[in-house]
Amino acid sequence: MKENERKYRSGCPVAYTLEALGDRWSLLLVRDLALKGVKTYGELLDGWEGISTNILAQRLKHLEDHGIVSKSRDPENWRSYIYELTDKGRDLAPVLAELILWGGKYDRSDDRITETVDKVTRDRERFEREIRAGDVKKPLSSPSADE
Amino acid sequence: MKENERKYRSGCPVAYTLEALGDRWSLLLVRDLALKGVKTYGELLDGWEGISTNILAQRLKHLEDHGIVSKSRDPENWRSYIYELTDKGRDLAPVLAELILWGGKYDRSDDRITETVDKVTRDRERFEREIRAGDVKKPLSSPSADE
DNA sequence: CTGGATCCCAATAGATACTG
DNA sequence: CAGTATCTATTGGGATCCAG
Repeated sequence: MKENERKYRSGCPVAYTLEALGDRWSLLLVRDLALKGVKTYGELLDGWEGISTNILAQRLKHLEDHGIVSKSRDPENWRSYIYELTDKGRDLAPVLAELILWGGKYDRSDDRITETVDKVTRDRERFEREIRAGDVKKPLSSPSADE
Repeated sequence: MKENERKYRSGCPVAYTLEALGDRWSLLLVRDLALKGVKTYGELLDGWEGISTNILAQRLKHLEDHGIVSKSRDPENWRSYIYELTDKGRDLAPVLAELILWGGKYDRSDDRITETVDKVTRDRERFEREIRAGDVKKPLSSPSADE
């Protein structure tokens, strides 16, 4: 099946972007791949708000098809796969930064949010550089402590 | 009904943002309200990629609930409504800019895209300022010529 | 054991027709 | 013009099953 590529010939770059990322999960996956040390299917499965297995597989495939995520064997654990952002995926760093800043500006409901936003605000250059370098461990936002 | 506010307590500003805007239409509507001179239900209906009436109504309500869009009577035409971005909505200008730049970088399939992207790249300050000022007519991207 | 496919079913998105 | 009503299609959750 062809995903949802129907319309969107549009001539608008926003439409193109939303075709690739305009659903409730894709950007959250990109966030986790970019900002947390997360790399495997299993790590992506828990981690946070609870995506189900079929949706995760489907979204990963979708992101792969769009050249945003790459999939390879884990050299240290052959039975596992590694999902990573491609260059194209890492180029989403500024988008992530803006999403964080906007969300942070209007949702101060949680101390962790304040903290994350402050970090991006204070050193946005570094934030984007780290994502692009792809060598982030856990630079920002560690939602590990979920209830 | 309560939309989809179930999860997303998350403590992550990205999740907050995506709860408000993480679907295929919301950001396109924001784009049209921000970048084109579009203000009414009817104008939003056509214009581009073809949203259906119930979805448009639903998304507008959703954006209103999230304080991104405001609705008021058109003083010059009492039988019509005016939809406008609120301050919160206009604060999405940097997000839009990044979506345009990313989309434009990877989709050069259309001359109009190149054109739009070039404009944002060349004078991003002005782009964001105009959106925030709310006095844009048709500053960027005029997809008027759809087939 | 990890990464996924499949099935079932609930909930949401969406097209079309119709209404105040 | 600005929506609702109705109906269909797609998405998504959760459990289970299956392959390497």
